[in-house]
Amino acid sequence: MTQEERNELAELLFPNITKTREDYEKTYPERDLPDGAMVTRYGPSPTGSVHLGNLFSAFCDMVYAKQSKGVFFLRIEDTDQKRAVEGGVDNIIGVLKGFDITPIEGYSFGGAYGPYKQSERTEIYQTYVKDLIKQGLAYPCFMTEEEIDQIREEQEINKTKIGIYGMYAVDRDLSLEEVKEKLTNNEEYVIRLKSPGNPNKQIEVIDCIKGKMKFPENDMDTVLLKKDGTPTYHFAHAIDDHLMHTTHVIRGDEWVSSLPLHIQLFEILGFKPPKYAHIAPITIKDQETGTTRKLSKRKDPWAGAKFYEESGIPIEALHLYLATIANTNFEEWYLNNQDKTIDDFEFSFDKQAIGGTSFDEAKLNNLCKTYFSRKSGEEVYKETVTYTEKFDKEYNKLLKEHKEDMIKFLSIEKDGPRPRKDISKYSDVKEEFSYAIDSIFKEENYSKYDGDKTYDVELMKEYVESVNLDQTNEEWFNHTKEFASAHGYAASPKDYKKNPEEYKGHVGDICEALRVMITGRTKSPDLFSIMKILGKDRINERIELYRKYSNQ
RNA sequence: GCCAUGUUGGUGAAGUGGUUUAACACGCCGCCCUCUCAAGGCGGUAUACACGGGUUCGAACCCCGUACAUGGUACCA
Repeated sequence: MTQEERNELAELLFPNITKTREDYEKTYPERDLPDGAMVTRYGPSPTGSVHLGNLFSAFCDMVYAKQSKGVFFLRIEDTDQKRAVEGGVDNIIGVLKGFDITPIEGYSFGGAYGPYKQSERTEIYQTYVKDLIKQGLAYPCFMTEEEIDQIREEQEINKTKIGIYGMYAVDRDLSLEEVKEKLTNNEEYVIRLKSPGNPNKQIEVIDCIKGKMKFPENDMDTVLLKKDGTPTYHFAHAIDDHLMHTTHVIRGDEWVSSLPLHIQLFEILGFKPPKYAHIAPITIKDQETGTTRKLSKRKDPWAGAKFYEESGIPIEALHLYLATIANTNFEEWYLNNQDKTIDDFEFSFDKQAIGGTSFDEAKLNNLCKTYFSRKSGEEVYKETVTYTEKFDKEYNKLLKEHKEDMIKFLSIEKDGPRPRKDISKYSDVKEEFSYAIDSIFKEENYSKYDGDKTYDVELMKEYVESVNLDQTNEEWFNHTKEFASAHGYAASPKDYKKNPEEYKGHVGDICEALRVMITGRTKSPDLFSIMKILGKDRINERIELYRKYSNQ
């Protein structure tokens, strides 16, 4: 085709496109940002639910933009209508906000580089395609699905690369007359790239995370515009990230294999390519098969973003976890800098894992416990109230009614240098502190304690009578020892171990009996602290409850 | 099939040619502390560099091959 013919073809295909590339280049000028500022973006498709991997990717986007004083924006990639779910976009935005991973620009956040929804940018994409057609770098392709399938079969038999390229790209050199004829026959078409690549040549790409990578040049005539005139991901990526001036494309590494295409696209469009950072997927070892696979929402509860919200895992703890898998040196840094926060850490791409990052539930759990242990009882109370407001209304009511007590219970052994690590999520509070609220402490609590011992109610009644709750912890324990000796128990476990036949037991057994009757469990935070909060009347009520339970 | 990337103890991982007899964290075990548990302190644990060649005075690190895993190979993203 001659230049005139190409111009005619472009007009024929896109008569309604009147703007030019230059118009858009002017509309979206270079951003005015400090040196080294990164512009990152999170580009979800509106499928509704959000995966941990999505969260991780968005977290990285945010962190790198933030620390370089750049921009983190949100772009909705909804070029495939089939994937769209009603309310999906709102859900994504809600989840991002809920997890405190918030873009500062983009769809629903405003900004000068919009629209930030790809379905609203069709005209832009078509303008650039029209230009490509004029340059002879793109062409309409009329192949049907059946024809393409046939080619694939042929390629499979010949064991060659599968796809539309070179000799298989039959519509590549259609004459203007042929195109016109097909058009008048109302044949459907897509716009394909007329790839100038030579697969025998290698290109070298430097990925910020993966380092140097070599690929053959792209020679696939990839679809740029689908039958309905909307762009494919690849084309939209090139146009959008150029016009929005993205400096760093941080995305999942399922994209590395299309890198040659993307680089080529930027080249023929005359754009400066962004830097790429391909992050490893979050994987897990499958219990059944023993193989490593991506986290799956069906099999792994941790995969969905909802899980964290519903089970009450603190956002900050999740951020900590995402930070530890984002940069391999974060964990150690955080351990050595207990007074610092994530914002003080300098993230860098070369500390980012190259291979798949395995999801480590135990580590998350530990992080959560550490998080809670550093919070005061009052803070834990407040956050738990907020959590239960949404997920456990009944308990929420009780928490509010017993505010003072709850805060006291949650504060036990919190002030020292070694705070307790009882809970790892908000939903643990109810069970872990079941003894705190009388109305939900029932006989059943005792059956949860599955020891086979029965404790002496009368002895405990006598003991409680003798206790002075105004004493200090030390005074109390001394008293308990005396009480133990007076009733045939050893004052210390060591004495008991030496001569077990001389005693009924030791002071620990007294405490155990008391602990079980009061809390319904054999383990608890400091017993005397609990007793002080409860007071003698309530302690006696518990003992009576235990009497009923144990038929004494 | 083709293309790409990855493979370090039970788990997550540090490590980019020579103080590596391979960190650290989680887990597990033991001891100490101790009324229980948690926490904390101390110690231990695992015969960990996928395999085979090569380059080098020297390789977990560089090159080649094999195996396995993952991803892509869509008018999905």
